[in-house]
Amino acid sequence: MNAKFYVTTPIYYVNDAPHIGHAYTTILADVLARFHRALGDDTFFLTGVDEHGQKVEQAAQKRGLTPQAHCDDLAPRFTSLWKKLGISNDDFIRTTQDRHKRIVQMILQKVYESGDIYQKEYEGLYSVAEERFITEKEAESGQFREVKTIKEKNYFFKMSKYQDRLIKYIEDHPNFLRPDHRRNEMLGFLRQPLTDLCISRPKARLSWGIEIPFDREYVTYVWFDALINYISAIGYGTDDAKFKRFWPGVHLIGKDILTTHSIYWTTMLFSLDLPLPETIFAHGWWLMGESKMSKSLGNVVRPLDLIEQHGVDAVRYYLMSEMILGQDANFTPENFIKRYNSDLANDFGNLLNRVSGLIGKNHGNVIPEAGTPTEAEAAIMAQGQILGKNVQALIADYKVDAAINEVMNLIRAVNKYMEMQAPWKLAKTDLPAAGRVLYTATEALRLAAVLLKAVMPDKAMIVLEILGAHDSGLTWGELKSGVTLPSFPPLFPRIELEKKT
RNA sequence: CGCGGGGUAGAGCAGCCCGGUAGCUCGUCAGGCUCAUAACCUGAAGGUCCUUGGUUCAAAUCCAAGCCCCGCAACCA
Repeated sequence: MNAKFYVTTPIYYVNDAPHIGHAYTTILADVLARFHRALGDDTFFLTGVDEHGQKVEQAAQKRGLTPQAHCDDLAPRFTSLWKKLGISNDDFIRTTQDRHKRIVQMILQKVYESGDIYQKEYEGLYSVAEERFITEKEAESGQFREVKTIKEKNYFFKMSKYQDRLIKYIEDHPNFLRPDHRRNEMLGFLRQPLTDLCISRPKARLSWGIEIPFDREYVTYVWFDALINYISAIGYGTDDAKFKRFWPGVHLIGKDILTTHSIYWTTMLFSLDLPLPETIFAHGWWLMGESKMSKSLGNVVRPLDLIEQHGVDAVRYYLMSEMILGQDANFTPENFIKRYNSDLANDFGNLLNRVSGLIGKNHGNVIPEAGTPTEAEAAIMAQGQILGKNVQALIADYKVDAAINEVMNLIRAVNKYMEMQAPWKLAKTDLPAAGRVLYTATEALRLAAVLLKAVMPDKAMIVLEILGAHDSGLTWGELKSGVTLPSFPPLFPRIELEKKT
């Protein structure tokens, strides 16, 4: 029986156009989803956008649009980018959709009736300029103008009630919060008493949100709204069968929203009496050179520029192989080019080229017979045979970079093997032996392509089609002898470095 | 003394849990090959494994103290 796999990205806030960070998380989710689909798992991949809240309202105002019109304009920027990035999401949720709003209101009502929401007067420091409450520390920093103490009635969610249960849950489930250091971070955070979460905003202050069903004077706080997307999209409250089929799932998030997910969301789920997510995985950030990517520094990388220059798959490959999941990574154009050239052009693409060239020259363009393996073939075969299992295990453990490296190790080994066996020499004295070498090398390439399908869907498929093996699997030897190879342009043309001026 | 993570060749990382010749990718240098996208292969140079002290026959690995960097610290993607 196959397992199920439900993976989500955060729903992205639509106050600005998507950047490399959004693209990264989404590609990561896509790669995992594609891997699991290939394994035959019942897979569901959700992404979407978060459209309520103050910043959206303000961004709309600036453009002279209604918030809804602003959202309708921005949401397609995400969907069209995902299309260009080859994202295979099964659904795309927008929090302004009725299907979502209805469920959020239903949940608010339910939690209210269960007694986990109460009203209280809240007093705190409020920055009129920023239109939000700030902490004392922030006030001391002097970065906020027009700070004053205001009192306001608001609704609160009894997060504190679930603190002990949450601590115990995290301690008992080592795979719940990952990587480990984030888990420790949250356990440390939970050592201090939790306060309850303010989940309302008076309409006078913010109107762009989901109305609280039991008090029309308020809308709900964006996080209480947004987090629910993970279950509203898969049928919570409307399609029980679907919901039970996929929940709980894996949430991929950036480290910036760890607290909201591991504390707010989980306590909400406790209150709803639902199982907690299987895993919340917080990945790191892409740093641009030495500094964090930020609009004010003008170093925001737009994924589209890269795709246009080097192709989607190269970008996907770079992002997936360069970042060790959970740690920050450095994004520089030099780095990108280095990795592209060394892994994709020199190792992978060039191997395909030399192998197909030799098959063309000495074997009439037809994939030769496998022959009887010698020790040299046996070594490559052995590596190839366990590769699938190794990669699967690494993917299951969210070690995408290591999984990719495992595949590249086979390619490197085959380049070595080619050098040792020298089929271009062998062909002159022992044509079947040369054929045996080329079959082995080609089969390794096929296997690598099958495993890289999740990361580079287009390029991997091109390779498989060239080899006449588009629907082949992970078993060594599936490559068919006798297939005629078409001619094809270099798979990954080298990027020539422009000289710096 | 808030909590947590980390400091290993020029760069990025693995090894540390379960002590025993310090490894991978990129870069540099030399050589080889010439099937290939000036690519591929081999070899070399390059390390006080942050510091100090301890345990041990033996420490990057365990213990202690210190120095430095980075996250988190509540309503803020």
